[in-house]
Amino acid sequence: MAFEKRRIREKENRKSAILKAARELFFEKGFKSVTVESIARKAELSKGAVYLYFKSKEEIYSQILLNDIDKFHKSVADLFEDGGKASDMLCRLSSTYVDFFLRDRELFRILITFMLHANHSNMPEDLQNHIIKSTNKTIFMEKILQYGIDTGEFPPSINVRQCRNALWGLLNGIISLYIFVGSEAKRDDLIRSTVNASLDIFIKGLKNS
Amino acid sequence: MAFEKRRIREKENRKSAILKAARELFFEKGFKSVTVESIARKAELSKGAVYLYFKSKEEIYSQILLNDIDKFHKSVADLFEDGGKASDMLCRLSSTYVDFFLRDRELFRILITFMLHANHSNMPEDLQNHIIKSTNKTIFMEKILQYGIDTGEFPPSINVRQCRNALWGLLNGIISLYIFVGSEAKRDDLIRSTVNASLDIFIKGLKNS
DNA sequence: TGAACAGTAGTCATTATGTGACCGCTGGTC
DNA sequence: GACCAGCGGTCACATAATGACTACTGTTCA
Repeated sequence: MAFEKRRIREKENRKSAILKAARELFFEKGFKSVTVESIARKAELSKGAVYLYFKSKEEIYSQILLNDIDKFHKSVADLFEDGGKASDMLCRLSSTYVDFFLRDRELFRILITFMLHANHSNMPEDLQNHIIKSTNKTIFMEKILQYGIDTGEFPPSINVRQCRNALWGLLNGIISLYIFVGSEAKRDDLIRSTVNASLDIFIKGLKNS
Repeated sequence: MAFEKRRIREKENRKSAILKAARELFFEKGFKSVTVESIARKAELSKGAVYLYFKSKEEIYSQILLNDIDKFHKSVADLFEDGGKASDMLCRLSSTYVDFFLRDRELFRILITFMLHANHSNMPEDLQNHIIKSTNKTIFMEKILQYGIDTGEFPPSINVRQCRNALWGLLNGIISLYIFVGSEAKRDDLIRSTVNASLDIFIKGLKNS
């Protein structure tokens, strides 16, 4: 039937209306202090209707996160496609990473928590799997480093795996130092400039090792 | 409640989806050969749903017509606002009129039928009233003629009422001569050029009477 | 320490909206 | 004038949406 199509379309629209509303609320207030009722209201629906589209508050949340993680991966992949010098790529990757988490603080908290704790019992299955896959994608960093070696920008003596971990550590460490404290605008700039400066130093070091 | 708003909005959207579908079908095939089922399909709904929004096929039809008539009146009113010479206004009014009916042939048929027959028994009440009001609106034509007299373009000796009827007759007569015969593109041009030529002649006559 | 309470995730009976098989009428055919 | 095809309109049923309600959790305070 012709309206089968329309129905599917409308269902998807409802679903994304809920996700959109939830997204704004979650990233403003965090998971816990957002009520399902408030999501429903923002999406101009009743609470009951929300449960027609998602089976729990957590599911809504994880769908948003999955989506965001994918977006991040896509922009990182693009970055690699764009080419250029390896050191520039590292800078751009870092900026992308920082900006990504400045927009989605909650996600950063989740990912860091995920890395720090083995206990993910109350996190939906598919989100766990997705995050695991996602952390594997630090492989991009390795690729860039290898590319730097291949193009003669970095000496071949560097330990790629080690450098990768150092860089992720540096990024995550700086972000987590500042991300949940102080006033928003100033803090964001602080994070960005600290990351940039550290990265410069690190890259200089790399080139001379 | 917040979703009350959304519901109303969606109801209106459904209604206009039905009207849009119906409009295309009616003006392509005419009232009789369009089935409610086909309207429903085009609007991606079931027939039953159509009857949730309209109480009959006729109601759908007349809502479309009412809407179109209003649009026409609005564009005529605008035309008067725009100002200029009375003879130019007459030309523009005529063009608007012709183009309007070339787009909505069915409507022309209805209005002419309405004027020719007193029996409107199977026409919805509000459509009848609207059409009656609408025919009163030939007053625009009178206004333009009077304006022509006031600005000295037409001699004050002309009989405004008579001229108005002559002009409406001229327009309707020419349109009805051609509108339901021959191939579309050629015929439309034929109508337009015939109307323009006749109008030129009529206006020349007016100025010299 | 545990009784009373506040707040919220999730449920479910009720209502609103949408579907399509069906009915009856009409106009055409033979 | 018997038969039939086709369509407007209806209605029993199906799907979607609502919000009062339940059960649970964490907090307060005697």
